[in-house]
Amino acid sequence: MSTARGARARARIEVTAAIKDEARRRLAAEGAAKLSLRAVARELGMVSSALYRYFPSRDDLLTALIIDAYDSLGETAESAHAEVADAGPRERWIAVCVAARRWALEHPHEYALIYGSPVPGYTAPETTIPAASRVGLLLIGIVRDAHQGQGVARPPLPTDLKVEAQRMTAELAPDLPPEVVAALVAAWAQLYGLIGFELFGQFNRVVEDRETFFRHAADQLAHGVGLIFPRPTRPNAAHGANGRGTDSGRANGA
Amino acid sequence: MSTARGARARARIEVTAAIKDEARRRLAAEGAAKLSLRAVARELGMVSSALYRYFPSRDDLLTALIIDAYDSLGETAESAHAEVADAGPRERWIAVCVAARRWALEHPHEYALIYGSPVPGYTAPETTIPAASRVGLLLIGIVRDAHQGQGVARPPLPTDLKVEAQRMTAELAPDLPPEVVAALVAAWAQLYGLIGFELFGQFNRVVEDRETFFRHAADQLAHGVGLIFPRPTRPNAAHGANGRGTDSGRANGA
DNA sequence: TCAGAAAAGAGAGCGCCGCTCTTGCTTTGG
DNA sequence: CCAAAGCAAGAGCGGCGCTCTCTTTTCTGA
Repeated sequence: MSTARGARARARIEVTAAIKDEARRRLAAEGAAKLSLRAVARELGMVSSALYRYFPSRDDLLTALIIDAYDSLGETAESAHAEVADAGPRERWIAVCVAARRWALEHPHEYALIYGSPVPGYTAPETTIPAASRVGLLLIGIVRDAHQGQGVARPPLPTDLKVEAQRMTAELAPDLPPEVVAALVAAWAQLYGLIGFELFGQFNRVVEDRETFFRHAADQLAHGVGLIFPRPTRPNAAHGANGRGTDSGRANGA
Repeated sequence: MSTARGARARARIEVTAAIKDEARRRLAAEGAAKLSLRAVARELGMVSSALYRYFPSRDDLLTALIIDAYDSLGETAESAHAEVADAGPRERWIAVCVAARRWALEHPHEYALIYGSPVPGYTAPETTIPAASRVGLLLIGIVRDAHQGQGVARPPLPTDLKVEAQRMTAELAPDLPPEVVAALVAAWAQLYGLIGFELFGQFNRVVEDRETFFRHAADQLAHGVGLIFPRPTRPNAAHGANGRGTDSGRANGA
């Protein structure tokens, strides 16, 4: 498997990894548009044509980087989630959102690669799907847990969305109510709108304290998916004792 | 001014326009990454070096296209808004959102240019700011009208966001309450998250009936900014105050 | 009016790019 | 042990952004 039979096979794995590492370094430093096979090869002391033995084209190398980026983001989100696994849905939801934002700010070019405009004429191959789903699955899981604890509520859907919402539900989370799934998918997209706007400069003369703004917006997203936030067990937590001052009006539903 | 003094000046205007037109054509056909000055020049029957008399670099040409794209989007949104100018805030809000989405679907590469990842190492010059603000101003205007009719309400802000929200309010819409402005900015970003996810394929095996889904999501965004949708012409709508099945918890506030 | 300034086009060229093809060398497996 | 397969290297093709030089055309002001 991984320790394949010959020295040749091992070398191939090592060289492939070295290429990806160097490419990732250059991607982080200069962005996808300036990522050139020739520069990677140069840095690795090999001739550019040799590199084609490992990645048949620049797009294939980019695809590998895309998958890695999805995985890196997914791992970051998952470990952030694990750290608050025992907390309530609200904390967990926000932890995942905040982790995604932080990852994006730390890896802007990788983020742009996966959630910005797709490169040239390029359409992502199906290989990327599992890696791309990790954050989404995390969010679904949080809502699912909340739902099993009766902590999710959403108003009924308009009739024209019912069919589609049921379809999405069957596909994504058959155990959740369609109203919740529809709201979840929207929140998922909106989360990346918030991150993207900050990252790509649309907030430039608009939002200054972006961390605070984002936490609040993520909190509102949680409301949007119908997560209910009961006053945190302590009846007398009016001032400051509250997780982080990010409360807002009550969300209640049917 | 526009008809400047000589034939030379007139020619310059015409050639500049021809270059932009051809560039826009190629941008729409192949995307920003494949837009090359040489190809544009070739198509126009001029030699590539001559083109540099009009645009000192590829990035400058792209900047011109960016401004045009913002203007095109802004115009589309504004005319869509004008068509429902007499309707309620909800219809107007949705009309603007739907128009933005439609424009994006019709001009994917232009959309990617302005709201996707910024090209190469490129940061948008300040020239683009006015053009970029048009849709945002439209949304602010809708909410402002609703507010003057007492049709906007939001729960109070968490304390840690108050300062920033007041700053944003002073900058963007001093006549609106800070809670509304904060929600508006978030909704603005979220709108483009929804559009971008559809456009860039993130909805691919997730959402099928995207038009319906989007309308619903845009409706929810309107709720998010605190737009209240009174039951049409019914005066006493204290309790079940929802237009269709699309209400979410009560929004109430100052 | 007419010479000099300014603007514009044309061409050659530099260094980069993705990618291909051919040529030899090394490892591998029957 | 030897043929097949894997691999590095080099040369080369066409395309790119951009610069520089040279010539022609147009504009301007004394």
